[in-house]
Amino acid sequence: MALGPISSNLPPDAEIIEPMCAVFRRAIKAEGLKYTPERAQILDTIIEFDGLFEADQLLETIKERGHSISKATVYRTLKLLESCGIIQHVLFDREQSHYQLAVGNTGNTLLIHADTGEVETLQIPELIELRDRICRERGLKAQGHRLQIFVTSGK
Amino acid sequence: MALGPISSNLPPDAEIIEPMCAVFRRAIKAEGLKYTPERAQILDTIIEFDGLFEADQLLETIKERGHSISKATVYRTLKLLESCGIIQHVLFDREQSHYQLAVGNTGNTLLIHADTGEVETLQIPELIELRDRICRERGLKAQGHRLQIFVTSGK
DNA sequence: GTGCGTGCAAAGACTTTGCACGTAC
DNA sequence: GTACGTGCAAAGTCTTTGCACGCAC
Repeated sequence: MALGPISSNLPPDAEIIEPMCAVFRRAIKAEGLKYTPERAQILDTIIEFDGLFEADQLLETIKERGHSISKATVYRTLKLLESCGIIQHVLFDREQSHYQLAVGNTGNTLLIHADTGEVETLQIPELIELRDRICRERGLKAQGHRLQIFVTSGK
Repeated sequence: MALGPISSNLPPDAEIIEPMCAVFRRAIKAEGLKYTPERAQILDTIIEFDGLFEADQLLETIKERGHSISKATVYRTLKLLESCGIIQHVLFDREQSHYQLAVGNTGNTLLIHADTGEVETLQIPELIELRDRICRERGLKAQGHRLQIFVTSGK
């Protein structure tokens, strides 16, 4: 599946982005890790993406800006960011891993247009309720979720 | 584990399995393709799995039964089965693709235990309604979905 | 100064492909 | 008899790892 244009109605706004870097910095320090220029650059770029992205694309964008970070570092940093809860790993096809900023802890929903390959991001509050109810009934606690809805236009 | 309005599921029962093979056979013929012993064996094995499985595991099981089907054929058949709507491709981690029988066209929900790695399959009728409403509001038509909920036990 | 981080290239894991032979129809 | 299917091994993708050098703290 060739993914087309990715539109998002989840523009992370200032009040969310701002702390993002701080959270990362704090998380990193807490682990005795270092806040390197590479890590900062990667997070900055991700924030500007404003939606879904792929490791590949991240690497490309960084390169276009004249910076140079190795593939290995990008992957290592993505894992780190994920473990800090700053980004989420999203999988909807076999071809490639996608990531996106984790806005809050609310999980996310993707509307994937089966025909065009276009992907939209949504937040569905009812889904959280539904999810939590399901877990509660089983004595479980939801840590997060991913919902992918495959759609076709028209009809 | 029968809880409230949520029917836990996926032991595919006879009334579902039975037509499965017929559907496959018909779909295959319709495309001018052939119903080979390899394809039959693969579908049979999948049906017995009674839930989620990996390509790897499928290959292994077939081998244990004294049959021998190549990796390539397994992957090719999985794609075929997916395009016939008989199985669904499920992704919840990067490590490996998972597949499961597509029971109806209702999509599926996985409860993934973040701590133990255990995975349960559910059917959530309300989710279908929610999904369809969301699509309807946007002039779209849902073709299917996948929901993955990450949980931890206890509270 | 001491780890942790980085880049590079090689290694890995899963999946796909090319090709010649085999077989369902 | 004619496609289509299969097995094998090689090729591809994306991602991870090992290692020596470099830098944040």
